[in-house]
Amino acid sequence: MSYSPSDIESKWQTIWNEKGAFEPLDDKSLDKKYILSMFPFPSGRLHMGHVRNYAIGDAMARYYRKQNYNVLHPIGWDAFGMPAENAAIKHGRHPKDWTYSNIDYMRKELNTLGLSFSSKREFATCDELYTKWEQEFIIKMFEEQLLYRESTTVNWCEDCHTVLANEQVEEGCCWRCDNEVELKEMPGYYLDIKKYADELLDDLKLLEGKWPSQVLAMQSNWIGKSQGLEFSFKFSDDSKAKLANKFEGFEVFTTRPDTVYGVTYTALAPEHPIVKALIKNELLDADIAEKITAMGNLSEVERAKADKEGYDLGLTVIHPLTGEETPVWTANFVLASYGGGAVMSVPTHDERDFEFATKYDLPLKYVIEGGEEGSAYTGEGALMNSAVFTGLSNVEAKAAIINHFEEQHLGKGTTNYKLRNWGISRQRYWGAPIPFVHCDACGLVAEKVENLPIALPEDVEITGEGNPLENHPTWSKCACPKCGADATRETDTLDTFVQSSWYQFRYATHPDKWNACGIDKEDVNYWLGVDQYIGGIEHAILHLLYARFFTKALRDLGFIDDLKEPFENLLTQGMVLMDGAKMSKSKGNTVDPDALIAKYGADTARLFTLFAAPPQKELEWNDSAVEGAFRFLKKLYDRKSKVITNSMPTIDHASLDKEEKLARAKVYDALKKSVDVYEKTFAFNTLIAACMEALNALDKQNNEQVWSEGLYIITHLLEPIVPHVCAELSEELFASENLAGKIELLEEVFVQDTITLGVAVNGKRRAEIEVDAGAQKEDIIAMAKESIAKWLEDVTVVKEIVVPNKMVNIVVK
RNA sequence: GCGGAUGUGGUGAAAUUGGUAUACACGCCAGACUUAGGAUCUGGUGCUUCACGGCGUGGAGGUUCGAGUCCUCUCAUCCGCACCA
Repeated sequence: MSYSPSDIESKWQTIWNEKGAFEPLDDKSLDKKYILSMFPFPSGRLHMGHVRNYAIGDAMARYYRKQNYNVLHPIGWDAFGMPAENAAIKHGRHPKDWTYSNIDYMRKELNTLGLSFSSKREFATCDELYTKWEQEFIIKMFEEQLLYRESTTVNWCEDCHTVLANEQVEEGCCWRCDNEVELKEMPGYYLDIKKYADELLDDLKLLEGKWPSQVLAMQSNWIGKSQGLEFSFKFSDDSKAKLANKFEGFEVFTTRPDTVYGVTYTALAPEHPIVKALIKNELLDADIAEKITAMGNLSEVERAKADKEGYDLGLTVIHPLTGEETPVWTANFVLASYGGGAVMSVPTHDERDFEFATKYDLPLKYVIEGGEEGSAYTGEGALMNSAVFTGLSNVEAKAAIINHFEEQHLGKGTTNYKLRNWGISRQRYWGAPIPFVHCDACGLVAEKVENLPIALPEDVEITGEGNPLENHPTWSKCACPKCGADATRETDTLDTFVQSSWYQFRYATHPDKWNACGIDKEDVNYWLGVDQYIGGIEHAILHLLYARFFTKALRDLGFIDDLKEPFENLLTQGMVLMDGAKMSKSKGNTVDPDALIAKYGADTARLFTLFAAPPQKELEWNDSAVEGAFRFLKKLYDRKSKVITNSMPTIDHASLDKEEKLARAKVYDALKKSVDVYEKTFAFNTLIAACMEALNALDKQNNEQVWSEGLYIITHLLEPIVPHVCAELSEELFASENLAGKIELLEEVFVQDTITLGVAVNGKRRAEIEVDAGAQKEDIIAMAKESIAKWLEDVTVVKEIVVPNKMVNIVVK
């Protein structure tokens, strides 16, 4: 019978499902592997990116299962989020209904791929049982002051009608819909991720060599730690009076305390309270006040693009060291959200300050040697014009000046981070409700844990206008958990990244315990860290930083025991491209996995995605190459007619002819390679190539035993990649015996009678010789010389190098 | 600007880590079987030259008997961050 993937695949999928073949065992004494591919958003259909992601993870899971590891390989659904609501607006379907029916469809799609997921551990993050425990964590975080509510300027996406975290703003636009983000002042809930900034940064070291260096670098830059000096400028008496004695001065942060003697002005962000006070009390010209307000209202992108702009505020401050009076400006490039929104300006040693000072004709004072007049010098050098510090190298001066500030109680050495706290409020319906209550008497009160989950109301109308939770007639009305008075429920819901920050612990928790607890410590102790995490590079910052933070926070809250990092090893898979561009519906360059499977079968889809490129690289789609993958499987299946024994034969290697020996060597080459590929490099493309070579070599001989052994090993090696066809062949030919445990490597097959050596003259390959395996060096050299006689005329041989089993190099003059 | 990568045939990509560059596959060319084939099989295929040969891993140097691999410089492309004081 010829290769019929649809028959084979449905047969095996049924067998696996009936057996529950992929459930992890409860025995914690077993060696374990936790293989996790990032869970999908249930958008409705799988795309090729999913196929690739899950083919990679499945190959690893099946490999380790075969090595007798206890393998946890779960799948679930990242099920909250905006698309469900958009679908509701567009098609009038309830988000819950839409989400769960998408999940049902996609679960079937995953099943047709033959992925070895544990089905008992599957959940959707919109399950109320998941929400329940998440709300408990949120309340605990509030109690431990890790979560707070605050009104600040936030990123607002008008299209999505919601607030975005800083990480979710890409080039000033919404990460999801690409709409330009506006700034808006509103209250919201924040997680104090900055409390963990140092730990998040330091622990990146633990991941070196295990995570892609690019991801580590991105996280490190995002945290953006910098050390410097914080000190305050006091207003002159005149200025203080002008501000009605409401302000003494303001704090600045600098990483260049060594240039403090070069300060010729200071600059405040347009949103700085002092600037606001000046405007409010009409202490600035009306037109200037208007321009400053306009500067402050620009979005971050617009501001980044704008030329430097600023205005003299008519105030002066006293330099803490020199006593000089310097002017205070406001400038559009000073960020309100960093370092207190105020800077000391040293135009001679900072490019930005220089540009600004040049534009507004502000004075320059050089304090570090080495620069040229008329430009900013940011390099190293000795200090000048810096009182007692003159002459010190600027590197030494940094410490000395910080020291001086501290001794005089004028300021202190301090650390700043670019990282900002994580805003988790979303003004949406389809999310986990934030479990707090607003009470007139008690203020903000956490819901009682026994009342959890605070579930979403189902009788809502999704129109896209406003927040359905707010519009609901009764849902937000409740009793204050503390005093019992009438109170109002919070209508914001949690950012969906909260759900994906702890799902790795939920999978690890035995499903029998899911009602009793959110996370089971012992289960987590056994299964975590995730031995291999696989997902897209697009989550390099957002998800991976949040999940790392959550791990540390849950540990400190006592929900898990000491665990530093959730994801021990990370593989970031490349994108799937078509004609050099990312596959997307809008470009119309997608390949539908269902159609692909219908035409060629899941094994071909899996084989192609793993063969065409190493997993870390981008994968260029190629229909002909898919055809090629199919041809290989067909050929493999067809060769079952060559097998006569029904188990691993014992072969007398010495009695074989050359082609038979070569075939065996190729088969065992592939076996040898497989360990490295499955455990270290994940270069499945090279393992598949090695199996193709082995099959090609088998085709060149006709020894039945060699054929049996060859297919025994090849189907063993390829089973994690193309499980259905290998299961079928293994069952038919070897009673599936070759799919359990390891196959021993036989070194004898690598021993050859004769060896082909390249012969080079001065490193340049000129000929090839075949020598006996045990040939003496002198004989080899003699043969080599003979083979290249024509290059040896009229020259002197100065050196003869024999590289065992490889080549001979004759050096001549 | 800062940070991280990547440059190898017509294409996707290999190279046991300093030892015969281009494995494997796609494509292409030729042939076989065919009434026919976008099916299957066999052979060929880095560039250049009639040939001997010459040249070849982005480019230029260097180390070495020997470099895709190590070192220095340089160019190009991709990704991330981006006025963070």
